[in-house]
Amino acid sequence: MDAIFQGLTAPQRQAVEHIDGPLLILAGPGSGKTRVVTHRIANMIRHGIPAWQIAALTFTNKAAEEMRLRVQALAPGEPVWMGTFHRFCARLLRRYATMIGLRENYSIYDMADSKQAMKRAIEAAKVSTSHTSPEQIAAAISRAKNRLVTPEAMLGHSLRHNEQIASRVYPVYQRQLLTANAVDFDDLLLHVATLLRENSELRSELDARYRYILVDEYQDTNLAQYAIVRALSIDHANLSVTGDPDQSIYGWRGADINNILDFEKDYPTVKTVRLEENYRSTPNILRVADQLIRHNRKRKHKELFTSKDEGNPVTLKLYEDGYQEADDIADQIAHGIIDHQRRPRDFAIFCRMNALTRSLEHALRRRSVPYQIVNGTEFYQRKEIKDLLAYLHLINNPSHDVALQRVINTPARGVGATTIQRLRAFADDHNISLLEAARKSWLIDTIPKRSATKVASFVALYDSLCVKATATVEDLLLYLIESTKYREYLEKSAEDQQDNSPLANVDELVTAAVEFDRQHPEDGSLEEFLEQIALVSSTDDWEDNTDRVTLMTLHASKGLEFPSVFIIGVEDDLLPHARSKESEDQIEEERRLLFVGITRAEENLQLSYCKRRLVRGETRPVIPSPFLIELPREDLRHIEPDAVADYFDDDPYASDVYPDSWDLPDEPASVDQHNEVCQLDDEDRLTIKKPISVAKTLPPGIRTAAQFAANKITSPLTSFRPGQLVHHPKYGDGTIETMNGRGPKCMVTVVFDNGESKKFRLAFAELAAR
DNA sequence: ATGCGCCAAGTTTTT
DNA sequence: CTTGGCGCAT
Repeated sequence: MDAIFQGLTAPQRQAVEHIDGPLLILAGPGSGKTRVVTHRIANMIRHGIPAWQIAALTFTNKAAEEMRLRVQALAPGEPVWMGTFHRFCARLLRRYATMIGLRENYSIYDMADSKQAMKRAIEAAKVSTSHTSPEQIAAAISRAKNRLVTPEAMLGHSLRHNEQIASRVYPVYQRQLLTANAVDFDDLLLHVATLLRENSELRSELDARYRYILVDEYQDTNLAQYAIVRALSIDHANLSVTGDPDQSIYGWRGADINNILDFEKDYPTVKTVRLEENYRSTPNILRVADQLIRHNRKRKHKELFTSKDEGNPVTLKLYEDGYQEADDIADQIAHGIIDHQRRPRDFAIFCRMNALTRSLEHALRRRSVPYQIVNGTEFYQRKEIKDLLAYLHLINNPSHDVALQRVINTPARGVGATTIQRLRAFADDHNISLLEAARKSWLIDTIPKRSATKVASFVALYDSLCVKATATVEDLLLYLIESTKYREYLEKSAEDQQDNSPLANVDELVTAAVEFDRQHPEDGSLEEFLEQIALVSSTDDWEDNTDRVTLMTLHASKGLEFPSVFIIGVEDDLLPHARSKESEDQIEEERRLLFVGITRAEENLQLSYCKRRLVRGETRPVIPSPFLIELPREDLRHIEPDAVADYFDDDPYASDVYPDSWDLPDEPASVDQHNEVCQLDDEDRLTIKKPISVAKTLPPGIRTAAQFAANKITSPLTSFRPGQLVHHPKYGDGTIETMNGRGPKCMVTVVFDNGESKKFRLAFAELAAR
């Protein structure tokens, strides 16, 4: 057989062969999903489908690039459109901008920009922020946009106080964005979805244009994305989506896991292919991942399997503190490189928060181990870069109010806060942009003449920059640095120039411009340069062909793989993050996050946690992650056994510490109530019979309630709750009907499959989750 | 208008 | 330990 079908398994082949009609590929981690998708594209082209009718939508540029590379190898020179959802929308919006009241040179606000814009809108809407914050308002508006809720609709539907406030700001914010000829990230999707909904001719035109649509990471799509994809697949329902519900980790961003769970309902004629064989990880790693994810209730079970050799056991390690953790991991990596011919690139360290990479960074640097921190947007957040980009933005889009406010007085030229305030008031009154207001500063009676002169000199500077607007980005950038005396400004203001000097960053931006010009010799435009920067994602700067240890967040790790993986800070309030413990859904998402991290590992995996951790400047005691007790103990290699025993060994007679959330999964888990001491009464003690021994009669990794009770730390938030399917050695399978009480006193009523109903004390019943 | 310094707050994940 | 916001002195 030829290159397209060579070496494919039966299910993979089924997916590749599918051409017309809806297709759902449920692809477990490491199941060769990208391979299937790229081969399928090649196969479609070979069957005569014009490449330009195919659009493949991904979540990161990195993923799109990877896909492009592999399609190129199979079908050279074919113009298949591949890119992120946001880029796809940005591109459509350029063409149809006028239909929604924008011009085609509109700007994309990044998060900092929209935060500024939001503050201004809050001010203009005259709402009180006493019981809320700009962030919360922004979040509420973002949520609304992701769910395609218009300002009018939000006004009617808002129930909660927060949303009430937000719904008053929303229309103002949108109007101001429109005057600024700008959109935020959510708008890119929202506007395109609206466009498709309200324009049936355009919709059918685009449906026909993009006849074949492929969506990657479908489990992470939100309603807006769903609507877009759906609208483009009505006349030509050749929609194929790939994803894994167990890897859905963007719920907080509006992603709706039901999009993938209900795909078969939306497209009844769908062909579903399941890719369950794993080609990445050892059985040891896979078992740990599988046992963990089994604790999620909202999911479709998948049978993960591999034909790889057993490999090394997964390590669970306890450290005294974060420094010891960092030092030991750095030692292990250095050791692996020196003694075992490992390459730095073989190692990756994942964490829940970017802040946790600090200590690792130091530890690796002290040992001269090369590393890269994947935190893509960091560079573009630096003040000096934002300043220069703001100039470029303003040149490209004179209405970009956020940019104008940033640069009108940097470097300082005598335009102060009050003058800006007055310009803004004038602009708001006349519904014009700040730059237009600035041009009329002489006519604004609140602005004194001498201030108006300063403003005028800025406008003159601006106009002189605009003359160069059509030059290469490099020339424009150099010209603007020159005429604003930006270097001098930096040299004067920054004395503490350390290893990361602002001037070096400026040079790096120039380099980026040179690179852009080189890649776009003809079509390169300022607009495109700015768009590219606006839509970079955090994983985009991860270089796979550089020989460095990778440090990144668990979120950023999705889609990648490494021979050796360390996951640090597997601790309560960190891995289920303190802010993600409010609902069962959130806990399940956190569990998926750990699942994603675990399944990145090919050969070696270490999970670690500490006794103490430095957080917010002070050392705090740490509670291990409740997820740890969900892992199959017999498959893990514990290191630091004495210390681990403190947490895991069974001594049911000891006074115990339970989290308050033991049996209250639907209530917010309270952080400060872990100290409730529970005393067991005599009757209960008599019923205890070596709880741990029960485990031996059960499948590996399944914990009984008695074991949960025996463990000193525990929070089986999802394991035992009403509706949970359980198994009892004597009575068989059943379902938990009710739960009363908390901690060791919790009583459960179980209805067994034979119709019988029994009451148990959860802590000592030999019940297992199934 | 600028610039410094203090205090307070708040820290998830990201297109 | 960091950032951001505000107030005071120049």
